[in-house]
Amino acid sequence: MREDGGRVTDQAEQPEPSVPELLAARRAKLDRLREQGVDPFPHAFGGVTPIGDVLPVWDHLEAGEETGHAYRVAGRLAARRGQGKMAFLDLVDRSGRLQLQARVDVLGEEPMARLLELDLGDLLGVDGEIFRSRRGELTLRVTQATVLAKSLRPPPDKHHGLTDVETRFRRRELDLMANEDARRTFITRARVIREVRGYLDEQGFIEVETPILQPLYGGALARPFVTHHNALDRDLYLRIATELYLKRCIVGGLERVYELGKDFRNEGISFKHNPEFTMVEWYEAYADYEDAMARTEAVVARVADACGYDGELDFSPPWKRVTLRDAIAERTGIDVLEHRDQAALAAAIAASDRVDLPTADRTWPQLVDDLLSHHVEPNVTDPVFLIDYPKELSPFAKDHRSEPGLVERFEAFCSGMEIANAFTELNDPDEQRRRFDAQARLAGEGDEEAQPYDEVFVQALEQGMPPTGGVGLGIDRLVMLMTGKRSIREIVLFPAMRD
RNA sequence: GCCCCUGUAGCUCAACUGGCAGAGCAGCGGACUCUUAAUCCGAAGGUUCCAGGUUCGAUUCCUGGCGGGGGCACCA
Repeated sequence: MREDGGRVTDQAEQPEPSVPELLAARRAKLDRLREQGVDPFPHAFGGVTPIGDVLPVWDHLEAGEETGHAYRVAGRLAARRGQGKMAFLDLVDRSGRLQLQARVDVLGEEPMARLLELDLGDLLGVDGEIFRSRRGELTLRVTQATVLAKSLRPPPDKHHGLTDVETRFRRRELDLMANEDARRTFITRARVIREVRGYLDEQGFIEVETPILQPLYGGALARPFVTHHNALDRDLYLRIATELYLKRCIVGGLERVYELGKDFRNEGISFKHNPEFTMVEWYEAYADYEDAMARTEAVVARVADACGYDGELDFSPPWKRVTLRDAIAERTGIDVLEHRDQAALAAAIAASDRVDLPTADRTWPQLVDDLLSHHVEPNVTDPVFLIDYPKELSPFAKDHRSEPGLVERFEAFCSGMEIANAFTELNDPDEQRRRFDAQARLAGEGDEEAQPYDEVFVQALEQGMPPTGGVGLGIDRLVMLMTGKRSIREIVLFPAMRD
């Protein structure tokens, strides 16, 4: 379905049918239903049993065996076999697929004809009795069929489904309709979110909602989306993180808070990046990053268990803990803390035959991050905590209690991806001011990801924030791990696409 | 932003070295009371993403554009 310039048509444009004969046939049937006095779009259909609830009850039924047991089911017509005095049809709902049997001697001539005239893709409600066919298929013998909604466009191929990735992502409804795996993926996604909430709720965390439209963005190193408030005549930013507001909740005494929702980052799209993505952040008073690690392990293990994860990865606690310094040294032979300035580290990288990275125009912390992302991150399989990061990359993390120049921070990696980022939170307001000053200098030097100075946040810290451990856990990436999907587009219902 | 791959019927895919664009499913007409990718008979269905170029002739080769995928860069 393409128009001028190869652009894909969308709903907003004139719906000029590219397959007039296919659409006309469906519209003709719609008209016929109305002529017969049948409402093709009734308002409701009560008392439906999910197909998934029907199937297991009759596992024991022998081929050819009747039950006399009546059910009412509803779903989309997915297949049809036979056109004569008896036909089999497949009905699909969210929970499964059930074969229907339509017999003229049960239904009568006219209802039979109406049922057989339905198109694949039509929504259908059915009453009937369950039995097992001679060939062994659990089947509902239709006694009454009700059109619930006429489908005016052809569904994807009944056997091959829909594989074209562009259509799958742009027209997710077709993907969900055609591919059971897609339906399962998003059911798993909901399960992941439910378990994360369940864990935090049970542990006494309070779910809060903080602004998505923010006068200042902060809490992460990223470029924001900018929007405009007309009445206030000022620009606002879509949040890149919930961090600073959540810490203000901790200052206020809520003690354990979390927020699960969308963040927005104005950066590239890749198999693991979507411009809007879902993150849960939680903050816990009187805790540090060790406590945060324990919670991260616990919640991910719980999610894996609830999802019935049976892949290669081992999520069971405790996860390995490796300092960032050791992880880089193990992979590259370079001790970043032995080369504590840009020139020394650049020289060490140049001298190494295991590392091939450009060092010009890269700061020391950027080089550390390059070593991490090129030589450590891609090689991680089972989940691991990399701990104790250089201060320069972590403007909200508290200085390490024993290692000068480092902060108490961890990132959790799994399957080549970062899934969580956490600190013992910086709660010294004067030190926070110095970190903002440093960020302001970086911004002055053109760093577009530097943090803007947030005076309101610093004043909140001046009120006194208890020692606090905070975690940000990427929900999309967690869902990728649980479903084994390699692209974030598979686990975001409507991923960002060009248009 | 750069590099590589890619775009054919509603869907899934063919089309040799440049030589009349095909099949299955779906849809349409017909047969069929145990099929399950139902089967059988018949007819139909195309701006080969778009615009140029080369050529007697372009789905095929070239250039540009648009869309998609992968990679790099950036990031979580």
